[in-house]
Amino acid sequence: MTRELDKTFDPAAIETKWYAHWEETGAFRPERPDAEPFTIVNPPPNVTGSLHIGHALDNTLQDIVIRYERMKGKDALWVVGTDHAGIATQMVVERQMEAAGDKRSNYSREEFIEKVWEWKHESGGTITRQLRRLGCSMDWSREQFTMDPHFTRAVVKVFVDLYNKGLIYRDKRLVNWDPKLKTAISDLEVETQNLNGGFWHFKYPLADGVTLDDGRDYIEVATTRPETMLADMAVAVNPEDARYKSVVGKFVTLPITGRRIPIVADEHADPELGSGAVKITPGHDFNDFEVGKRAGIKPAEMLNMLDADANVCQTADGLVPEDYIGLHRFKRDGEDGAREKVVAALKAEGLLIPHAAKTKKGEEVEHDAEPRVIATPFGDRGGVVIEPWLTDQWYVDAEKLAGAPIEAVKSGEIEIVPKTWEKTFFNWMENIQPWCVSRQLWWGHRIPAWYIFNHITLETEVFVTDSRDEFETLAKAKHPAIKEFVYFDNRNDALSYEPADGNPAHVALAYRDTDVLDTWFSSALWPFATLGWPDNDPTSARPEPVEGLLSNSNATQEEKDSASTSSARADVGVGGSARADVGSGSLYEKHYPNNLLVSGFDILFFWDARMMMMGMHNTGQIPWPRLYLHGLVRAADGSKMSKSKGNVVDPLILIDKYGADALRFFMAAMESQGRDIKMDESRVEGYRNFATKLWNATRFCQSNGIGASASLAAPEAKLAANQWIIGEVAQTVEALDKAMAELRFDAAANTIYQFAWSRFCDWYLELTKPVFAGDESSPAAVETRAVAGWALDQILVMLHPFMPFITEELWHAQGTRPYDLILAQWPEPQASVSKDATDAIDWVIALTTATRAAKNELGIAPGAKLAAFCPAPSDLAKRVVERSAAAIERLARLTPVEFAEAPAGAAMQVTAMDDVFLIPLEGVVDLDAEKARLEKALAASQKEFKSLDGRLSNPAFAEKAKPEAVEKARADHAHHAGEIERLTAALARLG
RNA sequence: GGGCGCGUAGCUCAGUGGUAGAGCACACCCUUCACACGGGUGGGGUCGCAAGUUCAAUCCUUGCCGCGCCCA
Repeated sequence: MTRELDKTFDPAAIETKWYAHWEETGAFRPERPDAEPFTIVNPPPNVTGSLHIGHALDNTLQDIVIRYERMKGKDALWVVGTDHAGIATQMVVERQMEAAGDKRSNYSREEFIEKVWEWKHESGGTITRQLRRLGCSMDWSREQFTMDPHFTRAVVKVFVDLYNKGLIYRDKRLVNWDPKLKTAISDLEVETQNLNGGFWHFKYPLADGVTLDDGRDYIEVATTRPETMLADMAVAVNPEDARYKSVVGKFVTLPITGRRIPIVADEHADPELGSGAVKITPGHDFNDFEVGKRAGIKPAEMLNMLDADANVCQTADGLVPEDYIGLHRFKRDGEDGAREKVVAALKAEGLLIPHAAKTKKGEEVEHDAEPRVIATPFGDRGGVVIEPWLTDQWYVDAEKLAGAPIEAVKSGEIEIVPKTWEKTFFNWMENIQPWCVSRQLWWGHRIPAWYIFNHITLETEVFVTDSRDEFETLAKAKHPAIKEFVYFDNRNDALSYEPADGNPAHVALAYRDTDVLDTWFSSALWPFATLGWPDNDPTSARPEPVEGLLSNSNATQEEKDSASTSSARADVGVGGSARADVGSGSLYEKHYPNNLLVSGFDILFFWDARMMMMGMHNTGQIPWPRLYLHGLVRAADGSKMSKSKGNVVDPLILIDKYGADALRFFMAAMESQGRDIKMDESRVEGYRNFATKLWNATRFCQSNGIGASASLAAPEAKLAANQWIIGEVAQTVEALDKAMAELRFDAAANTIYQFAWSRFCDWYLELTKPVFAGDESSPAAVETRAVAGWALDQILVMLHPFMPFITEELWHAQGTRPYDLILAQWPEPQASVSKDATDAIDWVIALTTATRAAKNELGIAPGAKLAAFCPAPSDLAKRVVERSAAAIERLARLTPVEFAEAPAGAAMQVTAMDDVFLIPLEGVVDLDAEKARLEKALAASQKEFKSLDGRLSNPAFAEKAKPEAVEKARADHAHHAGEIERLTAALARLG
């Protein structure tokens, strides 16, 4: 029996109910040990994150795919979890401390990390709750975190392996230093902005009485960063530059510091730019670093003049005047910095070459600096100007790892959808830079490197290995004299260690590397580390239980486990919690490679490419054969959504307002490949209306005794309308399958939308009304109820991946079901439908539409029932009128329809396909209006006819065009000729 | 500067070498027994501009104009 539905559809009421039900019953991961696997890993959102519109898009698309594949019977696994977001999380916790008048440095590293974990347990689950509201059918039973113990094991193993293969190394070079967060960041985390700045020109006096060929006793250099001159180590000129050839190898006495620095020849100096001479600060500029190395300066010798906060510090040669020490690099909070002071000092010494400019009035004026737009690097998290800074960091040799992914994409082993992104991918991968993976943070995967510090030679030796015990073993093996280790927190502590009785030779001073790894380093392992790699032993592959529930469900972890696994599970785990999938020990084998990755194009390099590199290197296999990249969701005006602009659309508010189903459908319908999505709330509203339409269609069905269908196959059908709708279902499934295979989410959404509304509701249900108006136990009524119930079920199934909540609700409202819709079987089109039936319905639709249009244009009440005469009916017309008179009466409101000449007098003419109907309108109709209507139609037909005639009479067309194009043109030509004849005759009749 | 993409109805967007579509908006009609978050009908586009290829171009090629993104 059907369950009566409320008159109004309230999304909120059903969403929480069904989500909880699915999760409690383990419907997101039904046990299908023998089924073909289908796997997606969710791009792990930051644990600090909350759901924004981009997540809504990304996860909706994935959920559509996973629900679709699940309904196709696969062992569908959608891996979910969060990443530990090193910088972001540490910032959140530090900010909280700040607000409480506390700070990180009040705590030890261990204490601080403990506090971060506390925060994570209390507040880290926001986004996972929100993903549930969107209806995402992820496997929460094995939710992952990039700092889970098993994940850490994977990270350490990868680091150690790469190190041992020489693919990770420690190097002293310039890094992108964020002086606010006081950590190195990778080149990808740097965002360049164009700022208005200055270009200052200085005179650097030549030393030892040397002069240029033109007699000048100074060399002119220009810079956008005057403060760095405190650490200048050379002046470079182009070797081919005739102006400076004589002074190469001579020296300059640097102003302020008095440092004596050489003039070197280097291609980097462009004779065309400025004076052709450039100041070289190898410790603070990426280009200068290379010039410096070429000039024979070793990185260790390069002068550094800034501390971690980007305040001036003393250089190794001690030449920076005391009053500069401690100044910020440049003006900050209204206070002048080193830049301003340097410029003032040089100006005072007459060493500043002013910039001459003209005002609008043409007056000559002088400025200290030439105005210039400067491409300035900013840290994407900290938001301050990045400082190139000379430090020791860990690097991944990305170039070596990039080879295999490049090949995989070239060969098609990995398909990037849409294909246009391949070029961008290759461009980046082929020019990839070493990846700086160390971060000066406390929160994250600590680098598995131990150092032994020799307090006599002041040298350190590094051991990279997976544990402290292993380190000691390795160290002792290498240095048999070592009997004992004394551990320190960091290098400085080891350096200043002075035991009263001296340090005996058998004691090694040791410390572990204080840095942690870039969060993306661990994210790069997501496709396989989440599946238990590298622990081959299935019991040790088990994720540790997540302490503190991240879920908003009241079910405990144990309950959820038992819901999602019944028999095939491990008995006991580390920590006593049995988990889904672990028992088989084959999760990794079965689900890696994954089948698909869905991500925004904005993380193609950050994440997707790195997963390819890490996946292929560590597992020898691609992470997934297909990568789908979608665009950004933009504000309604096309601008990027950002908190600072205040134009952020909150998906949860949209869900409150229109329901999750409507939001999801919007995302799918708007997702054409390769274009960003502009937010359009009226469209979300439109899809809410679609949901309501479906709700009401179901209510109609119920009121006519139409309930759940018992058969997967289409019921037997004799009636044309029933055969027709069965055929339409088959076509819809086919189109939907094609769209899904191509990941055309928009096409898929539109296909089911059009079918449900424009076919099923607008025509099929209308066609059933005359049947139900008659004897409800007639064979026709019985058949129609069966077919209608079946067709509605097919709609619910096909729509479910897009609108899971309302479809599940209606599925159950339609009757008692053996299973939930989420686990129902996807339709398989196999109906053969007679052309007679489809022709008949097409004909009824044509007649109805034409009659309605004619009445509307002539101002005849739409409800008026009129008689119609068809003097020369086609066989089709005869058959349909005979069998479907009731439908014609109901829809076209024509009755009776007679196969006879119309009585003389005023009449309007309508055609259905090639059949002409005359509808007498004695006294009802405005003859002029009917004439105008016919003339308009005639003109349209004539225009088409003429165009086709012209084409057909061109011999080249018949000769060269494709036969089907010619055939179609001939058919259209004939049709329009007929129309012209009919319309002309009708006009003649009207006089 | 290099690369990628976009420009189609008032708006947001599909689309195809054979003469152009959807949703919303708009106009008119309809309190028809599922639904006004509805039903019906309709108006509206030299498919950015120009040239070329072709029997045929909104679609392919080139140039130009405008816009966006990425990289330097």
